[in-house]
Amino acid sequence: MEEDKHSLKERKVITIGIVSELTGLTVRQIRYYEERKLIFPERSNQGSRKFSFSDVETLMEIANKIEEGVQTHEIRREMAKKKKGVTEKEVRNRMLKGQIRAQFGDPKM
Amino acid sequence: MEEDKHSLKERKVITIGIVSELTGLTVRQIRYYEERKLIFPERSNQGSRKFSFSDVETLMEIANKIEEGVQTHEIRREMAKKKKGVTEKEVRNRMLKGQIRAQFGDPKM
DNA sequence: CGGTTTATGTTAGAAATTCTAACATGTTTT
DNA sequence: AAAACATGTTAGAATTTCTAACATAAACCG
Repeated sequence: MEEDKHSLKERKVITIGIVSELTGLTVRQIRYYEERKLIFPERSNQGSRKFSFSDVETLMEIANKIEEGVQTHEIRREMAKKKKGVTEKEVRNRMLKGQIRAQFGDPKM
Repeated sequence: MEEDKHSLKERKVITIGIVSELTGLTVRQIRYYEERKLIFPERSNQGSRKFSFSDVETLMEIANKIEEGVQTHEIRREMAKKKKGVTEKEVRNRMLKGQIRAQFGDPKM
C-alpha cells in the first residue's frame, strides 16, 4: 500500500539541525536512531537527511521511551506492532474527510 | 491578533535550498522576494532563513503572478488586500472543525 | 527618448551545517 | 566477563547558506 507522500505531515523537508531543535535530541542521537531503524529520513542529492513532521513526532515518542529506559531494540518491536493501529487510524481519518466533503462540498483540507 | 505558530503549515522549519526545490525558484529569487516584503522567513540563531509550508504556498502564487508579468510591487498590494479574505477563511475553517468535533468527538486533526 | 527601477544571474569569501568514520566510555545485557 | 548499547567527541571533507557587489536585459515612466 502507498504512503501519503503529499500530506504536510509526511513530506520530508526538514534538516537534521532543525529536527534537533524541535525534539531536543542531539544530532548524534538522531543519526543513531536512524541506524537502529527507528526512523527513515530521505536523502537529498548530496546526501543530507530530510525529515518529515511525522518523523519529528516519532522521535519525540522515541525520546520518551528512551527516558523510560526502553532500548532501541525494544522500541523497534513496539513500533512494528503499532504500525497496524496507525493504518487503521488513517483509514478512519480518510472516511471522516469523506463525510465532511459530502456535507460541505470540497473544503480544501 | 495572534498568528497560529503551531499548525504544521505555519511552522518555520524549511531551509532555503529545500524551498527552492519545492517551488522551482532559485534561491536568488526567494531572497529577492523577501527583500520586496512578499514573504517573511524567520532566522535561525546563526541567521539562516527558515520557511513554512505556508511560505512555500505563497511563493508558488508569487511565481505565477510573476510569470503573468505582474511586478512584486503590485503583488505586494494584492496580497495586502487578500489578507482579509484569508482571515475569514481561517475562521470558517475553525468553525468547521468545531462541527466535526461535535459530531465525532475529538479526532486529533 | 532616456533615465530609473525591476528582476535575476554571477562571483567571492566567510560562516554554518552536514556527512562519515573512528575512537572513547560508562551502562546494561547476556 | 564479554558483548552490546547509547552518546560524546574529534577530524576533515563536502555542502549550504549568508551578505555584498557588480552586471544587465527588460519594463516603466516622466
